[in-house]
Amino acid sequence: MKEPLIVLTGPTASGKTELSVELAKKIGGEIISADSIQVYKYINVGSAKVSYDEMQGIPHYLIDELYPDEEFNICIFKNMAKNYAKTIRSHGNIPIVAGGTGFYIQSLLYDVTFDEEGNNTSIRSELEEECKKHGSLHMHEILKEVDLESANNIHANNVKRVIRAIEFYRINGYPISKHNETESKKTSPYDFRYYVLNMDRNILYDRINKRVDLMIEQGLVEEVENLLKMGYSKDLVSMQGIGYKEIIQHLLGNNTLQEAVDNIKLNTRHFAKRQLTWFRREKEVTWIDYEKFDFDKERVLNFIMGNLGEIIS
RNA sequence: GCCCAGAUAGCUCAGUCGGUAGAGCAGAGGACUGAAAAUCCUCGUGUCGCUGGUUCGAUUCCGGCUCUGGGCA
Repeated sequence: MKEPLIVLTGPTASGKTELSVELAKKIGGEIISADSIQVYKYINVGSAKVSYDEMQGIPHYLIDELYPDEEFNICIFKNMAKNYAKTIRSHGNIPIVAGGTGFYIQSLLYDVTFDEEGNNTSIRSELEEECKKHGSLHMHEILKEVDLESANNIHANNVKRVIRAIEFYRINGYPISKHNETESKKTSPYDFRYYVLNMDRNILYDRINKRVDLMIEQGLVEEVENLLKMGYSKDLVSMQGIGYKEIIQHLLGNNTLQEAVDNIKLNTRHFAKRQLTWFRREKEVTWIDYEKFDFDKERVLNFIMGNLGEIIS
């Protein structure tokens, strides 16, 4: 008997947060955040994190779980999220995965495993050094020798992924393309429903632009200043989130506030577009177009309730 | 009113020594299996302001007009 699990996602600013809380209230759910930035404490305004009030008493996991200088990645996410799903089931409740990081959602949904010894960072930094010296084409050549399939698949300019593929080979002794092949064949251990919120692109972009303005009103600049004061460096992954890296540039005097704001809007729009590309590729997804529900949250909820069927009984 | 400089893709601009044009950005599509709010790939036809003239042929040269900057009165 597979365990039930609900995924509620969509591009940034599509209204996931509010809807996930409403759904949790209706079906007896608890929420697991699938968001690579909202795990961090103090990263609030710019990440559009749920506030305590907005949670309305619904337990949220993987929110405010780490300090901004702690490491977080898909492997950590998957293991923690998997455990939280079990915890929620032990409460007799239903796990609702809400958040916009499609890669993370996938890893949980299909229980993708990652190599155990992958924490070996010395290999990676060695490879990065080598790349600096000899260039990305050289690295791509190295990859060709150990994993031709990956080399054919990964563009030479995509340095991060080329290096990761070589690293995987050196650690595990077999190509990452083989690993990907077996992992991608896995079927989900969950009886899941995967909902993606969507709307007309222009409306979404408009919502994004307005939300960024709101973040500034809510004190994003002050939040970033405080993070820097607390000693969190601009190079941290948490400080490279959209909204943070641009404001940091402004605080360094590299651009005006207006330019920083425009950059945040632009980067957020690009991000939303990439998220949609990811979700389109996912199979077994139920798309929820707001237009079809006249942007009425109650109607969306009713649709989901009706669609859940036996998994909540 | 006069002088000068512009007017070309949604925006900023390049260019065509006369043979109907191309970059960046925006926008669109895609990839992604331990950085993923990251990283990377692909996609460029538009009355070349309007209108006459010269020419086989004008977005390009010449005239006029309109508009926009700047300057002089």
